Amino acid sequence: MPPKRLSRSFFTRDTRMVAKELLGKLIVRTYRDKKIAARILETEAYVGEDDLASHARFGKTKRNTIMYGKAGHAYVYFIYGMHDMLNIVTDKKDFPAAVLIRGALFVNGAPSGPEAALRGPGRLTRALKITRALNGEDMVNSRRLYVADDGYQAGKGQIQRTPRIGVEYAGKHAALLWRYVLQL
DNA sequence: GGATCGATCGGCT
DNA sequence: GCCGATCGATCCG
Repeated sequence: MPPKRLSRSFFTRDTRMVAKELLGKLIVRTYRDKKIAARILETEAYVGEDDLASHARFGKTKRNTIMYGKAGHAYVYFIYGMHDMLNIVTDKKDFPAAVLIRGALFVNGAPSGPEAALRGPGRLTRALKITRALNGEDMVNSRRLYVADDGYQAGKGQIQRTPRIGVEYAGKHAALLWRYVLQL
């Protein structure tokens, strides 16, 4: 089937459900009039102010304000002095939650290079030309960045859950199985 | 104002 | 497996 853009209602749901169902969907980036699409293989859920791994753990700040807004917007932040991270805001307005996109696989319009270029959240944004300039982008309406469903259906047993990466500081939330990985 | 550290990556030991 | 890069957000005083 032809790729169909995901709507607001897809994102305005429980974050872990969205994180899981984003697996296999296409992230579509239009850059310099060229469309690049990649199948999402890895996501993580960040849920509410109580989640000690989330940027929202200190409450609403200048950086994380977008997480408190309407679902379907991009939350792109800069970290470690060199990486931009792509998240998609989820759940209801005023409840801070998002899904971090950690890995994908080119399906067309691929620049030259190995598929490994999209493994890891920092490599993914670099390959797809995603920076803080896209922070706040409404992916439900944007031409530059959105998510589409081309009918790919993950089979049972293709999805793994693991603890989230790089959040060892998060106490009891470090061990939660809120990372989702799709095995193609 | 100053110190700390991070939702990472790549290179080297 | 460890470490440096690199800088802005956040916290503490």
